[in-house]
Amino acid sequence: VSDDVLWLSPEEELTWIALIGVLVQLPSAIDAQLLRDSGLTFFEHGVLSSLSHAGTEDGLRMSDLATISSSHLPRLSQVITRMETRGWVRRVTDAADRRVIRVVLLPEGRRTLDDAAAAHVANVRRLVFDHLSATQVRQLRTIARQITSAMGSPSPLLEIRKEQLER
Amino acid sequence: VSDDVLWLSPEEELTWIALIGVLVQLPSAIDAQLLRDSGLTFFEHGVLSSLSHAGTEDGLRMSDLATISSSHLPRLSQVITRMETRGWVRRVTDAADRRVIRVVLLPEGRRTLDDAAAAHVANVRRLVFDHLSATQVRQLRTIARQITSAMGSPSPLLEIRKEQLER
DNA sequence: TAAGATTGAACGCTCAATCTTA
DNA sequence: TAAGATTGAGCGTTCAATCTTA
Repeated sequence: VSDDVLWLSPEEELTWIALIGVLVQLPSAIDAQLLRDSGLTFFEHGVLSSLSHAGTEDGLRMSDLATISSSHLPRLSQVITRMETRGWVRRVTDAADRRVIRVVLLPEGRRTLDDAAAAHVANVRRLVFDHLSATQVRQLRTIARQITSAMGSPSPLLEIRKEQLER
Repeated sequence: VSDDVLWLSPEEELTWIALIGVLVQLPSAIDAQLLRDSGLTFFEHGVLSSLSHAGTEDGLRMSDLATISSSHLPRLSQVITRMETRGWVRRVTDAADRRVIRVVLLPEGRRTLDDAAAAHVANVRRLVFDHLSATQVRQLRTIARQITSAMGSPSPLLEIRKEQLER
């Protein structure tokens, strides 16, 4: 067969095609707005956001931050270096275990995140939630969780964030 | 406020967090399998797949292929160059309008796509459809279409493909 | 003058190799 | 010997500038 997705049912294939559209276009659209309005990558935004939700003054370990960001240490290390030169975060060697580096959010980083917030949220709303009913929002959450929970270890901080919101 | 997504409702924010997980992790997982097993990018796979569904011997115009791939000409041009050196596709100058380049799928490209098919489909199934009910598959399709149809012009070939399947 | 496509430089990501501390 | 983190080379993407034909 020359059709690569013939072995999905027609129902499934149509869904897969529609999903690819979201996977490809939505991140670009989010990235573009953040970059244009705030000089911030979607990924960098996620890092700042994670740090801001950490709920501790000690920051987060590089390896934890990597897990939370669904990324790996080499990538994170380079990104943190960039963010450090911009004065958004600081690297601190952990006193207890000197192999560990903690990343701390600096006031300038928090300010960047805050300044980006309004336009970012407006964009997410415009791109996603404006087009979904309350029921669909619930459906999408369930579906997304079922997909990701099978893929990898759920990130620790995500769980914290969920608890914060579900309370 | 320091919380960038405070202006979504808790319902929406939880959904957004879950969706980010899919947006970040799913493309990586698809890419990784294709690259490992077939030396193919998700994007390259999409290009080959689009060409194979074109239903014509004349191939597709670069600009159409760019639209279909949710991409832009500079990126596509570089990717096509790579694929040309691998013997997967060929560039043909359009006789009617010599500004236009048509990209034609070569037998070797079709073979690559075919060889990649089984493992790719198995992976998509394992990552996505194994975890969803038939109802959820339908829900996801509707949701994905609502999101993308608001984002940009729907790609022409996608519409063709939908017609082929919905018939 | 505009449409279609390509080029080259700058930038970000990936991954294996390396460094440091436990 | 292993865990945490960084580095550097190779590769892909982005975007403005450029080239070619209409």
